[in-house]
Amino acid sequence: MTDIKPAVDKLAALAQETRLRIFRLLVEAGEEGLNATAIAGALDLAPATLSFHVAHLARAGLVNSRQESRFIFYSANYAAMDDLIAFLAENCCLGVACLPKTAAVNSTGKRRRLVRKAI
Amino acid sequence: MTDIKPAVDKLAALAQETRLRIFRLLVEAGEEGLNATAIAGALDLAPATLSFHVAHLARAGLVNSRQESRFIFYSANYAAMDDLIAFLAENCCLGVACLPKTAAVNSTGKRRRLVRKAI
DNA sequence: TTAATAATTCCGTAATAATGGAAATATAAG
DNA sequence: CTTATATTTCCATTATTACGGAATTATTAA
Repeated sequence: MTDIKPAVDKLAALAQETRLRIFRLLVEAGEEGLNATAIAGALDLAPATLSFHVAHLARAGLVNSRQESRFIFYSANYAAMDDLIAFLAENCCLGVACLPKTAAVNSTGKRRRLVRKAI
Repeated sequence: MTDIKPAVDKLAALAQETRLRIFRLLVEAGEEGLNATAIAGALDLAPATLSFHVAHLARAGLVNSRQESRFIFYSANYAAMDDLIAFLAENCCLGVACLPKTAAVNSTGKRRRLVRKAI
């Protein structure tokens, strides 16, 4: 039996308007991500509020962070989102029958750049 | 700009273990669905608790209901789940790059039957 | 009708989540 | 060393969610 808790955690992380906006912003920002102040500025959030939400996303594994000088950059974890989508498709649709629209989704070129991690 | 509220509502509906279990049970049950008592029995839930959660799922558009004699049958709304998956793929992955695992998902034959709605 | 079954609503309680000001903790720049 | 900037943690407040017993509504069967 598939363990549903990681999926529940991810869903809960995304099931809040502010957090979903943060995540979408990070997806658009690409691999380099954005630092906390930039995110807060773009979405008009108090620092403490941003910190709270971004920590929630990180706990669920949906965002990564890296320190760069005195900034902390957050970036979307695409693999984690892929896991979630795969879970929903497998467990909550049972396969291809539920995916007509999803199949129609193609690269829109909106993501800024795609850098493969060094092996 | 895509309106994210319907997506947030669906995510919130699924972001709770009991509700996700209910939804998965209904997906497995297929088009005919299950009545409230059957769901409550399968998942060991108090009637009021089941009612609360299934209403939440229905509000988000993820389940349909139909009265049949003195039973109310609930069934998964596959199209709504497809919409959600499409939203996540489009807005939270920006296309095909995030879908390697999803692409690998194929019909597993677990859904009991697939009845096309009359045109 | 009356009794039985199915499901919901009502309601109080307990738990969890969201918000943001203020203080604390880095890190870097002057 | 001192100041400025970036971010987090602490804390109190308010709002929302989950739970389930008991009462209520609806539908069918006797």
